[in-house]
Amino acid sequence: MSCSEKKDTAFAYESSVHSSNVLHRLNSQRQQGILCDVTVIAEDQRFLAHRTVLAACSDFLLSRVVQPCSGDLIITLPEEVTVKGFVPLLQFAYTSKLLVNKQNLLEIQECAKILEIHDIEETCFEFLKLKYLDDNTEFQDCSRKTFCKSFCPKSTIPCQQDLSSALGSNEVEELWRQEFPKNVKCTTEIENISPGPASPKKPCETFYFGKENDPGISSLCPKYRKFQKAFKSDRVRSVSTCSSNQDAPSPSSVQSSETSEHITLPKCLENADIQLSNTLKNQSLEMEREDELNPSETNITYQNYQSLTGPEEKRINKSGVPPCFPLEKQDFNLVSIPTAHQPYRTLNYIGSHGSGVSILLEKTGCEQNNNHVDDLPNSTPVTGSDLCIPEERSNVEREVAEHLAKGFWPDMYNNEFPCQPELEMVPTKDSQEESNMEKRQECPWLSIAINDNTERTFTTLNAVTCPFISNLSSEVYATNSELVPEESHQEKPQDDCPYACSVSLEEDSETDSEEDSGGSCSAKELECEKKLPFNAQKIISLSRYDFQTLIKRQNLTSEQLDCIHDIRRRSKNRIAAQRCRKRKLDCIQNLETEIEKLQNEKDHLLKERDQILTTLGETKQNLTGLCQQVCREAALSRDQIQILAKYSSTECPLSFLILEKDKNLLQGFSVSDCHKSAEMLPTPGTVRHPLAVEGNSVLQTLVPKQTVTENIVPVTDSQTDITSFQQQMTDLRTTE
DNA sequence: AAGGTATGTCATAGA
DNA sequence: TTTCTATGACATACC
Repeated sequence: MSCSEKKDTAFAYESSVHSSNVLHRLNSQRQQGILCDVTVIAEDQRFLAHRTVLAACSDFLLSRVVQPCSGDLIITLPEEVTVKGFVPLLQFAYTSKLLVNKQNLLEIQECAKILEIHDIEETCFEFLKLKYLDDNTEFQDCSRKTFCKSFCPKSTIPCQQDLSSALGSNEVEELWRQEFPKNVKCTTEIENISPGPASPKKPCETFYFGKENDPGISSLCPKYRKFQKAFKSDRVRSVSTCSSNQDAPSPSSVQSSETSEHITLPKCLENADIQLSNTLKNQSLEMEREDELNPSETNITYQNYQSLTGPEEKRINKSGVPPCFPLEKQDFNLVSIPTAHQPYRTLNYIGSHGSGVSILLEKTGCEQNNNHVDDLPNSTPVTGSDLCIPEERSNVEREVAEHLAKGFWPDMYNNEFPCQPELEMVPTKDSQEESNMEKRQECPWLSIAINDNTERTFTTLNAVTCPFISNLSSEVYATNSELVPEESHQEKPQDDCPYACSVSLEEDSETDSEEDSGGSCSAKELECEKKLPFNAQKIISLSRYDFQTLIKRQNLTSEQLDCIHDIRRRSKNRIAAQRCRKRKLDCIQNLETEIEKLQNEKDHLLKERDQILTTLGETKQNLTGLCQQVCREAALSRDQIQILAKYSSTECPLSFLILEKDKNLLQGFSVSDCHKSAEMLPTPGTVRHPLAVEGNSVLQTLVPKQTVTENIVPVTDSQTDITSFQQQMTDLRTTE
């Protein structure tokens, strides 16, 4: 929002609330007719509005408002644009919230099309239509309305005033009742909002304080614990004032105002999968801890968990990537909704680009996972500016993605046999789904990217195949993608199961590694693995609980058990070692940056020192000239000068005046002499600089205070000396 | 052949 | 107590 910079200190303040507040005020002004400069006529009703707002959201209206017009601008909308459809869109233009219900959905869609409001995803409408048509029960419970928000994803409750504007007050109340029939939390929040003008929720603002203005530096944060302390004091601090009081992990870049990322999940998601919530909580706590050590370590801000347990509202991200979709438990299960009727079947993790981490419902179809983002309007690929340190960021994002994956698909991610009835949320219904489920038994993205079967990367998640991270960042995974052989792409099933397993997984990670190690032990393990009723990858990818369950279910010999545990241990340790090494590299990179920074600082200080010495020399030269002038004008005799010099510093130019031979020196006193003098200053016992007598601040900055006070004889601190000096001068004059 | 690099594995500490 | 993770140390393969 604002950014002030002064030399090395940079402050960036980001307020996600600001834009929504501005819009809210604009909306209030519109309702009061303040500053309205256009009248829009829909059917027979007139609506005052602001040209700029309309133009900003609607291409159709933009084309109208830019036309030259004398006097008040009046836009008559086409007949097809009904009040019922236009009012929510007008609200949307001002509030970014789109109030959709079963009755107005089609009209809104039609009006949006006519008005060329592209910020509303067509797919959102399609999805909602299907929801309304296909799932009446669900609709009764949760899907009566959809609030589309985009500006402040943390604000989860639509303001009632907005609703009132779009609908009658009674209707609003009814809708609120329908929306949150029994949810106490929601009721409370509504009460907080309902009185008076819509009060935005507690601002969720993020402040970034950075000592460095260098995004690279600020984003470079070692995870390497040994060095964390060293960096702690010099790291970018990030303070989030979210209502949850959770410290937001800091941005990767102080310069970027779009570094804060939010994951917003609806309650229905939480209900559908508690594990997700717990996973997120754990991850968040972990990241908090990590952030305490490394304030700039991560740049993903977890939204307060209130949002996780928030109202069952349904929000669609205006930016084209729905941050939170009306997922119900049934929705969550990928087999519960027939393919043909389910436009969104899989969740996807989208790399952040300003709007942040988003959970995307991917279209059903045969699209490649790594392509689907491109299908979405406004889904801008991550650019380099967003990722100062891609590896670091990707690491965090990858971990988040991994956790999300675990949370979203516990059955396939952690479970050995997701098709088994006791673990199936909803029984599968058709054979195609069964085959898909079979493929989900493994996590193809949880593999090690292999380059030509020889090179390995640190990547434990395959960016190409993991639906969560496939779109994290083109840059982040560019390398990995390059490393992944083309065959891997081809091997990935191109069907509508984006996370269908890849046969290459175990071959890639396990077999290959075994081949690499090539030891007898590996051969034994391969032998052992052959005896096992499941493959090594399953052993690795299962959660602890599921793993235990699995081995309990099977009657395994002790040898088999040892083998299984060995495989699991080694595999996990292998991945841990990769992470560890990556952290080391990051740390080294950080240290190098730090060294460079300190070097620059040193150069700067040296230049400053030279400058000060130059000034000191000039000052001393001036003083010499003044001394000469005083002596000349006062016509002091040599004796008088001698007496004067006696009471002044040895380095005072007067000292030089007492000797003839010093006169030449005096005349030729140069700056370099001053430099020499200054360099001698710290020498104990020899420092008697004339400038120090007057407490020269410059000198005091050069010479430690103690040194100055101890070694420089003050001339005027003794009244006796002054009296003596005056007496001697008087005597001398009398004598003459 | 020697040295550097990448990676896997083991041992261990700590959570 | 068990499991997991991080990390130092070592071994091995490859360039």
